Amino acid sequence: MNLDTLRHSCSHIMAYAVKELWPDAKLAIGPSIEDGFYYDFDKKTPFTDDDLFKIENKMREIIASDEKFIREEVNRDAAIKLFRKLKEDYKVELINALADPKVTIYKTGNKFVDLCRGPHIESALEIKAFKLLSVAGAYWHGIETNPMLQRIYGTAFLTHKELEGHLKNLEEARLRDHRKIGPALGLFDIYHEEAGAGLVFYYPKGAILRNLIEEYEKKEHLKRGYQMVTTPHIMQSGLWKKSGHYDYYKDNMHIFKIDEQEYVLKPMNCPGHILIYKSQTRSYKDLPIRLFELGTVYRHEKAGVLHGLLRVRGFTQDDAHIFCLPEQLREEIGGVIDFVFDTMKVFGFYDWAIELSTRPKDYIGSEEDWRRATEALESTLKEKGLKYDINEGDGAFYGPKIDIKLKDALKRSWQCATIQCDFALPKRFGLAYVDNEGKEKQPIMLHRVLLGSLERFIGALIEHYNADFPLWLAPVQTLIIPVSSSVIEYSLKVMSDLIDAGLRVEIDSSNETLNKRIRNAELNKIPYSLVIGEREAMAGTVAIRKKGKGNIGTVALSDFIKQATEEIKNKQ
RNA sequence: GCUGGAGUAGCUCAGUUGGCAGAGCACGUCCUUGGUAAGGACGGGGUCACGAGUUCAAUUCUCGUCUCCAGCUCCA
Repeated sequence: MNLDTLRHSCSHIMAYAVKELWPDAKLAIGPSIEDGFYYDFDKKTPFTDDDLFKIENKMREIIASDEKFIREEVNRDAAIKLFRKLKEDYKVELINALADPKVTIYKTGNKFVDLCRGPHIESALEIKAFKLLSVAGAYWHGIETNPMLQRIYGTAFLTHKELEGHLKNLEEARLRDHRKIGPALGLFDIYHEEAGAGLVFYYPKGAILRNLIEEYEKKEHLKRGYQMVTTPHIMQSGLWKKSGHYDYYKDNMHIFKIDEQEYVLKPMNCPGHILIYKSQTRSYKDLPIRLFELGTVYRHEKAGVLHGLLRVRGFTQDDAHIFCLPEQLREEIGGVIDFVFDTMKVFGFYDWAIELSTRPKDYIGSEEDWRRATEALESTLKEKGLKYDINEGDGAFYGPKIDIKLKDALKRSWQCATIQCDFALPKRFGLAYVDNEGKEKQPIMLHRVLLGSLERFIGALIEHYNADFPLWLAPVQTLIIPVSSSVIEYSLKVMSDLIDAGLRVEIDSSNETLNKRIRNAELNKIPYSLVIGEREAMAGTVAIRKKGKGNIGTVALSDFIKQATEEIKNKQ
């Protein structure tokens, strides 16, 4: 049996149950989705959690009564008449939008009828394992100005075992939620009420993690021919008017005045890099020029969209702009794609999905430029033999883009890298280089980020690893646990040797039992604990305890240092 | 921004049908000097998110604001 069909049928049974319980509720749509299904209803009073139980019970009754799904083809006018009689206004609207003279309807038993293309299962009895999960608001047709409906989400599987597995996965995802474990492990927090929503504070351990990521990126960018720059956090609004951002995103920008002159807190790094490009006459021999900045930007995101580290109001992008000749374009795009993949692997991500987003409804620049830009991105993807989906109309206002979404350990996707091809801003800002005949030409500009926002990437990293970071990224790599105060001296010597070897190390000589301190080390997700007692002090050794693995043996201190530094070097 | 739910100690949560605010963990002091996942005793800690209103009395009821959660819309 097809899982989508089962879920779709399950959504019909849910709608059937809702109509039985609340005959006045109007039906909107109810498709199957990636992990289940939903159905949208227009109902005056809100559904409560209690109502979900009632609906589930009613669904079980319907399923037990072995109701059959019956497909019928009817004339449009007859269908309109039918749904008008049932007072299903939304269904009437849907049929009116259909072009075919015939429409299909599905009856479930002799009480419930729905406009539906199908297919469906034969009998409700085939539904063995389902669960309703949540209620939320959703706009009719997904359009913000339309009335808001109530959406009930649910899921269904072929077997109870699979359903249990799915619910367990949801629970696992909840347990490793970065919003929970981040503050708990002393990585970061967001002081919503005092400092403001969507603004991140990195604690010492989180700052170490962030700095490690930044250091890796700086080194790697310099290696690959990028030049680092730094640009101001505030710039006059004229720049943003010229770039077009002012027109498109004014409501999401922080605009204020200094001495009667309007300024903008930067929401993007591009204009800054453009000014640096324009600072001197560029020759074709200078290109490509790759300007890189860990650029902190602020955007006035709507209150309802903020979410942990994933959507914040102040964040830092690993942002670069590449100014190149037309004939260099594909190679530059290819270079960025390679750079993205190499970086992802270093941080433990080996699975991703690629999307090519094309021209949106609102855009700047000529259609010809858009065609060339899209072609450049697409042909590079093809050249590299990469699979991708087209995301029609989802490009930036100034150019098409390639998005690379990471898949984490729980198969969830995270938007991080993006590569955007832009002919429009170079034109608007009058960017130029002098070609080999001494003539001024316009360079092409690539906007790109690898990790995207450091905040979001760190959120993804925390959930991907469940904060069990590889040794090179662990904020505290080694914890020394002296068995008793008599071995403090040797323990401090071990600590200073480890620090000298470049390891991040802490000592726990608190007045707690050995067991308690080991437990704390485990809960704090410290990769290695070194238990040191009289035996070790006498022999100049350390007893190594690996997180999650327990005691893995006693070795000479120098051997542990060698082994750990090797592990760090290899970024294992 | 929209729909619905929620906000009690640093954290996880009880509780008050309107009448002195509770536990566990964490924190502090003391005892305990422990060999691989929670030793013991005592103690400090609260504008019950914030601001108004009703009331003899509001953490509790009403209204407003802020913030969070599940989604929707948006994401340069």
